[in-house]
Amino acid sequence: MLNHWALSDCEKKVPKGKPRKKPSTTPVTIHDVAARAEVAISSISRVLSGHPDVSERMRIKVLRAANELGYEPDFFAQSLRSGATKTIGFIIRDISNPFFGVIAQCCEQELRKAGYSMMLMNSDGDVATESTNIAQLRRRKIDGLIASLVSEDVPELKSSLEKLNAPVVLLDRELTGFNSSAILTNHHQGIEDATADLISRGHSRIAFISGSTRVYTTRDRLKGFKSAFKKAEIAYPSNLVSLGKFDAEFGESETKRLFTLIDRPTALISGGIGSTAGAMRGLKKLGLIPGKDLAFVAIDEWPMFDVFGQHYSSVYRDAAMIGREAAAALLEMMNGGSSRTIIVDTTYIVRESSGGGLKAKRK
Amino acid sequence: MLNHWALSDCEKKVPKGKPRKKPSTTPVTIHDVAARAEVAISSISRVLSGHPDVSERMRIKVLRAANELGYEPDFFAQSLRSGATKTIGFIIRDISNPFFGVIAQCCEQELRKAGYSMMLMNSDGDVATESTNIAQLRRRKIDGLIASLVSEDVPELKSSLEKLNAPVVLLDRELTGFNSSAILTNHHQGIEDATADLISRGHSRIAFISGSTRVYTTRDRLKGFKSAFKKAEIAYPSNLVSLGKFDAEFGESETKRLFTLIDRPTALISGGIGSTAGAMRGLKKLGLIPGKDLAFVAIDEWPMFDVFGQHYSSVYRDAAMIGREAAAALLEMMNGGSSRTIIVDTTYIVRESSGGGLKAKRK
DNA sequence: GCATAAAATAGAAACGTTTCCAGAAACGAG
DNA sequence: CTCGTTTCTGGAAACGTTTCTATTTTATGC
Repeated sequence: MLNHWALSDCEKKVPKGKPRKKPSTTPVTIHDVAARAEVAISSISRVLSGHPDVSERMRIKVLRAANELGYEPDFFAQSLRSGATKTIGFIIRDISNPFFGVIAQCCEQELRKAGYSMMLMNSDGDVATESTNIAQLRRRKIDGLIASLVSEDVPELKSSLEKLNAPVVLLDRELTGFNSSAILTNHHQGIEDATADLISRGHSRIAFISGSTRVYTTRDRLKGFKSAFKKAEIAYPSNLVSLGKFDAEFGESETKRLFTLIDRPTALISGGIGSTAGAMRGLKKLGLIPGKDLAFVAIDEWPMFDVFGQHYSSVYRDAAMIGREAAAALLEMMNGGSSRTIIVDTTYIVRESSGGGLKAKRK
Repeated sequence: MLNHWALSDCEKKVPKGKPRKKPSTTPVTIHDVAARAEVAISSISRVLSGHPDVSERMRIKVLRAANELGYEPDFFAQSLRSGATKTIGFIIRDISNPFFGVIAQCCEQELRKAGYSMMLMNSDGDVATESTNIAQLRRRKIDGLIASLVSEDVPELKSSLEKLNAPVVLLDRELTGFNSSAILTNHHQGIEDATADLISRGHSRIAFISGSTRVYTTRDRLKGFKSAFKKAEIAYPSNLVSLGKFDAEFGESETKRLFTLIDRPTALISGGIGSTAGAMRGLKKLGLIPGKDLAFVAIDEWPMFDVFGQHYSSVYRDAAMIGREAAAALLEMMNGGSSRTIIVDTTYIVRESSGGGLKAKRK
């Protein structure tokens, strides 16, 4: 609601009566406007902030003076006094991950439309950094926070989020006992479909690599994985499940480990773009080709997937939608609305890489 | 230099003498600390900001009081008074582009270490949005700006950047007559090498697709492209050069257009990840395979290139280094140093896709 | 011990807003 | 015409710092 008064022609004239200190940059304050319009500064503030108790005559006088002077209210003075900062914090584990990039982009677009700016902080998957970031955002009195947290069970996490005194939207995280909105993904459905498909093709030794079970993401994926085995009444291959970190290093080393077991898996589902990148590297080094030497399903698609991932099966989810929904949920809360939980669907998309693995099984 | 006093045990005791309004959040101000330490508020400020004229006795008294109360200076009051905001603006055309994502990530890391926070703004390749973003950052009195601008010749651009009154680092842009640091890429070297290689393999009808010539990036790339032809004393195929936008749509439509010409090109160099994505799509739809039906060189590598782009030749540059250098240059300027121009190298990396195109030439 | 300089401290004035409060117009109703 | 009620406006007090200036204390040289 700031700066919404009509700008006609900004003459940018320095007021004559009161010479200000520095005529260089933007020395025009509310006092200058008040002097020019010959009214009190409180009236300037009222007009510009859209206060109802303002006469039409006053409105015109003030608006004209403000425009003539090219007045812009000082952001920090406003925030100091009013408490609102029109800033929202965005904490993410890794902005270089294109999946998060898309989320951030869409979020920023929506928030900008609503007059908010976005403060971006990477936590690099590190709990300590994340905690510093939260503290930093608290000092900056953000109006709201959107976060993809590193872990859900950090001791002081909830209290530090509460101290923010601002609405919070969590991305793919469940924090019980803390009032926040959440954009969750229905991972289990897509994973279950994928796993079931692999089972129906004859696989039983299916490897599964994803991040830490300390976040909803992994737990929900695992749920889908297990569920498919249960429904098929096949023993669940717990020794082929490797859950630890979302990064490529983990994905690569675990892929190498699992696929050099004596009784190696015939299929692989790997979770998160980082994980998948690692898995692909591992497979490449082992000389194993997805769709031929093993069946393979990637969780999440990466940029240019249509060109470079065209024969890879995937469990797909819409990053742009997640970003938009997060922004919408936060805006609603900041406008006094209540928190909500939104669940975004995933879809198992079958492509060539779902084949293979079986004929080479007993070589 | 803020908040660097040692925190031992924050007892978080509300001062007894002066009951503050809200005992809920963080009502502890510099006055409370002054009252507890029984000194003037100016002394608190001096101690905490590391002013030299402070006795050891005072230092200890103040630090103890501050820690006992868990005092944190109000960010907005500080900024209002001092003018410094410890905030740097980051304007980028498209954060969902992983190349920019990496730059942003590395920047943020470096800036965070130095105590700065990053305000991220997307301009979506739109000049008007970019201009709004700059205005927004001016209101927020950023201490510095890192920007990848949409275009270099926007009328009011220079003046709006000057009005920021803060050091600016430009990414791959040349703005003559405006004092700023710049992280440029030596595109022409890599492109020239790539073009020369293609020429030496017998190509002469080499297509070239990249963004607008209104930015340094494209001009420097074109320079390398032309230079290779000149050195080889071959006519430069101006009708096969298509420069317009960096996005995938442009890349795709131009690829389709160029490769359906009667005398179609035998090779393609496409610039920027967006462009390349489009080009790849176009080629795929035309049923042309890089490395076979045409020789192909991509400018910039994308995530997981080692796995999914393994047979694509590229003109490579180090995004992480660009990010780090940008941060370093900005920090230097903010500390009173002068502006500088850094040139990051590119390397032509030959892979399989540089082959092909010729045998199918006269079918 | 005394003048002089230097160091340390307190007090108050900014910084540029918003918002509270009280008073002044404007407006009907009696 | 007066009285109460609204509507509007001006003045001043916050908001929580930093920084300037003046004053007090301490150190230094003779």
